[in-house]
Order: sequence, then structure tokens, then C-alpha cells
Amino acid sequence: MNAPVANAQAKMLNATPIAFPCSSAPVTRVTQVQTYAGGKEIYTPGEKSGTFYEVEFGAVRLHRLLSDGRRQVIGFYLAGETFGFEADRTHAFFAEAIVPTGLRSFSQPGSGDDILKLALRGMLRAQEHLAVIGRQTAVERIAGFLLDMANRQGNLDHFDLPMSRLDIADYLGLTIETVSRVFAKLRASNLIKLQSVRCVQIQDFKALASLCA
Amino acid sequence: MNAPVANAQAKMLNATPIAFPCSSAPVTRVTQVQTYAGGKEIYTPGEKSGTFYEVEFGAVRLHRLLSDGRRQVIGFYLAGETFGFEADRTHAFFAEAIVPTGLRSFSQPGSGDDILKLALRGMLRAQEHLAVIGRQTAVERIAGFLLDMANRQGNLDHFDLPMSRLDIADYLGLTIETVSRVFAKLRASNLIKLQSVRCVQIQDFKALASLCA
DNA sequence: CGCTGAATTGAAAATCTTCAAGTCTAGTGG
DNA sequence: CCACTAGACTTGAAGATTTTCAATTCAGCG
Repeated sequence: MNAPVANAQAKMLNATPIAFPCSSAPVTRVTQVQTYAGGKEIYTPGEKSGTFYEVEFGAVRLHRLLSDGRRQVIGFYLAGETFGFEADRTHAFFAEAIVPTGLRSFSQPGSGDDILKLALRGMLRAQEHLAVIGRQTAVERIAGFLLDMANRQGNLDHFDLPMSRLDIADYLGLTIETVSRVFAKLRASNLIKLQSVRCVQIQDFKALASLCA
Repeated sequence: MNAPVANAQAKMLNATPIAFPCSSAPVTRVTQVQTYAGGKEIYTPGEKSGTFYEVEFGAVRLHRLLSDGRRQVIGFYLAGETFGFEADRTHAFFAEAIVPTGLRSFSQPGSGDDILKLALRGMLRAQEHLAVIGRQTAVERIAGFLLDMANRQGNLDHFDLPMSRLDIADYLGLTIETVSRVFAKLRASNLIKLQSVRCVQIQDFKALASLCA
């Protein structure tokens, strides 16, 4: 198995979040790391917000449920990325660990500057998401998604896809079957290679980028 | 003709932006109102940002161009709404007046609190946009779009659509023909009524909302 | 070794896009 | 006042893409 990053702590399972102190405080007071098993909820809609989380390792998914039972994935957060502050005093989404995940939480954001920087980054991310799913075809969306994921993991030769195909589908506004078929097509065209189902190697960056319009 | 709001100043045309002083300063220093004819550029990508704009009347569109010539509309801003600060020091999008429009500009945002509030509101709007175009079918997207527009114009019985069908299409990731057909279908089902091409009356709020999943 | 959930694949049906005519409407000029 | 025009909008039909439903295949785990 080749997954390079996200499964590093795969052995640490089923633990309800356990807090433990942690030294290197980057921005503010309450600094601790909690670990979550894959699939564990971090918060739910309606809970009061005000706490931020930085992903130490693993991956987090934000989503919401539509009234017909479908699910919309709002975003993914990888190691080093921050989430948890939303526009309201109250959370609008579900946050879940996708794989075993460590989160550093900040119950008091530092200066107004810090929180502003985070808000702007959050907006940038939302705009990038918009840019990807505003495209018309499934191939364009998935190519854009893969490039974004590669970029966020340092443009390594190969990288993890910690989320399931269904997560990707719900993120891109497609069905799981379409996602699967587009992956197959990209692989058949030698644009990507799947080292395993959830580990992608981009073989032709330029060609992939040209698909994103 | 029935357009209630956006064309109030339709007679004021072709003016290159003209600045004139204005008294009621809501937040900060440099306060003035500029008017733009429909179709006039407000700023372009690459310009340095730092100035905010509040729409006094009219409507503004943010968009960007894809490499294949297609256009993505990032958002619409109606009277009372604020735009212009983006994640970077530099604008990432085109901003254009859709109809004759008056903008109050703030070259120095007030306190950090003010700018943060605006950033959070901007993020909320981006998330709502995501929620709308993340849906799978054209009917769902347009129903969601109409409800959003109605909501932003005070849930009046009828409201303006200052933007063209093409603008709507580029906003929702659809073609102009699909937008037109869905409007026709909604009208045929008595969910909406078109008082004119760009003035919508929602006849069945609940039914429309139920289409949004 | 056989589960079980995830992922892939196939075929038919539904939806959307594309291309090609129209139609409508506001603005112009006779 | 009325035609005329240009641009926006609508509508039709064919083709392409995507979804849906169903059946396999695959991978990790007891």
C-alpha cells in the first residue's frame, strides 16, 4: 500500500477525542491536540462556533444534508489547513474526520488580524471551489479537483485522496459513478495513474491543466 | 414596464464615473458616490484592491474569464450589499455594473472588526453560491437562485432580475438555453410569473423551495 | 477464506448542450 | 406614429453527457 500521508496514524482507532497538552503554540492561548478516528464527528450544525481547528494530520470534511437526503460536501481540509469559523456564531455544517485525524484547536482566536487572515483564506478557498464546480463537464471538474489536491499537498509526484469517491462526488455535484468513470478515462489516457484507489499520481500535469479550461 | 427597483435611474446613461461628495458616512473616511452606466467596468483583475464598494442602487456582477473564452460569474451584488475586497491584495475578478449603478466607496476600511464582518459575510455568500450550484439539476439551481434573489430583495411579491439570462447561466454553470427553458417550465407550472423578462413574481414559494431539495 | 463496504462497469433513460431558427422588445429614425 | 433594427430571449430537434439502476469486481478485515 502506498498512501504517503493520511494513513500515517491509521493504527490509532476508535478513540473518542482525547485531549493532551502540546507545546508549540503558534497563535494563541488554548492549544491542545485532539485525535479523532475516521468518521468521527467534530461538530454539527447548530453548535455554537468560536473555536478554530488546525489539522495536524489526517483530513476533515465539511458537509451538510439536503432535505431529500442527499449530501453536499462544502470542503476538505488537509494537514496544515484551518477550518471551523463560519460566518455565523453558530456552525452551519457538519465537520467530520475522514481518516484518523489530529486537530489543534484554538478557542480564542488571536488578534483580529489573525482571524481576518483566516477568514480571507476561507473565502479564497470557497472561490476556488466555486471555480471548480462552476465548470460544465465532469472531466473539467475532476481535473480541477485533482490539481487542487495536488497543489495543496505540495505538488508531489503522488498524493493521497483521503476521501471516498462518494465524498468527491458530493463535493463536485456529480454521482459516484460519474466520478469513477472519469477517473477511469483519465487513467486510460495516461494523464493519471492510480497507485491504489486512493493514491493518485499525476503523469501529465499540463494535459490535466488544459482540461480545466 | 414593471421593474420595481433596478431601473429607477435608467435615464442616467453613458456617464463615465463621476464622483460627488456624499454626507451620511456609515463606517469610515473617504466616502463618495460614483455612478456607472450599465456595462461599465468598475475594476479588473490585477488591479490592486483595498477599496470596498457598497451598492447604493443598481447591481454589480463579478466574473472571470476562462482560458477557452467562457465566463464564470462569481457573484451579483444588489443595493445595500458590499463587495470589492478579495482574498489577495489584488483583484482576482472583473467587476462591472450590470445596470446604471451607484457605488459608495471606502478606500480605508474602518476598524478590523468592520472588515472582518465584511469578510465573513463574503464567505457566507460564497457558501450560499456553492450550495446553489452544487445541486445536480438545472431546475434545482434556478429555483435556488430565484429564492436567493427574492430573499435578498426583501421577499417582496415581485422583484427584479437585473442580470441577463446569460449572466444567470454563467453564474449557475448552465447554458442560456437551459436557463430559458427552466424559466418556461417554472412559469408553465405556475410557480413563477414573469411580469416582464426581468421581473419575476414568485407565485408558490413553498413549491419552489421544495425544488431546492 | 469468506465478508462487507467501496469502487467499477454496463445499459437504458433522463437531462443538458449545441446548433439553428424564430420571437419579442426597446430604441432609432423616417 | 409606425416601421425597422439590434440584441436579448425563446423554442425546436439532434447529439452528447450524465444519471439511474443493476450487476460485478476489488480490497481490507475478521
